[in-house]
Amino acid sequence: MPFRSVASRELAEVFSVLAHPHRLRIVEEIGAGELDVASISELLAISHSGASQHLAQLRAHRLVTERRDGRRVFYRLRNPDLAQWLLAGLSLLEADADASSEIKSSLRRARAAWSST
Amino acid sequence: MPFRSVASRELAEVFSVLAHPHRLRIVEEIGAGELDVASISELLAISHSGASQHLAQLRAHRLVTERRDGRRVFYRLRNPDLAQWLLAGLSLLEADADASSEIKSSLRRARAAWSST
DNA sequence: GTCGCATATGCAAATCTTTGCATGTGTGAA
DNA sequence: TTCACACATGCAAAGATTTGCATATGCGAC
Repeated sequence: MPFRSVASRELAEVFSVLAHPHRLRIVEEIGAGELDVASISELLAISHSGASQHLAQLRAHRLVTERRDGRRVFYRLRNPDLAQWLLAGLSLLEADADASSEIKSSLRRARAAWSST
Repeated sequence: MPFRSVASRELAEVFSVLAHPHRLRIVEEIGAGELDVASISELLAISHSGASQHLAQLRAHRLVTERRDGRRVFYRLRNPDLAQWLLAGLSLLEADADASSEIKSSLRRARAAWSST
């Protein structure tokens, strides 16, 4: 298999994992520090089962690592640079968005909030 | 809708578009300069129709722009920084891959090839 | 008419969400 | 300590939605 195909296939796989609002949000939130499953499901307003399944996907692709403490499991980024890279992606989006858009202001505020690492 | 949800939803949508090996490859290839549909389908070894459908998605999400010349249509990145950002993503992947992996060497070679803009 | 490209249709496959249950851990009472 | 129960999480299955791909058709440029 040509190396270009391998590279795009590998990168696309990671994009697939991140191509979900909840998983993306999880990555951003734990970028600032580890969180347990209950905190995550509460933050995103989703069921713990849902949070657990999204975390399972992030785990399967080695994007996060877990630390058990009693009956709670804390998750954090395996590579903290991932959060930085996502913020750069937000900047790109922000640059392309319509100037007067509601979305653009949300992007700006989210980037500011998640930058405070 | 909270700004954090809006931001993650918007970013996830872009990730969805990029979460396909062919579309990702298209973005990398036209990052170095505009290409027409025939060249793209030949480069990726896919049908014209397939290339056109993937390009339609990239167009719908404003990642690329088109320029018509006679009966050919040339595509290029709306924001050249996108290619740079993807290369940074490749670097992240490369850092996390197993040192002796065949994949890691493909990532390195692809990054080198696509960096020569 | 031919060529280059776009788009509609239909089908197979992957994905998301919800639900229910299993496992393992802490806690308090007897 | 042992027992019973609540809690945190993981896992699997079912149904609904989405996505990718191939085929066919349309449409403007030559």
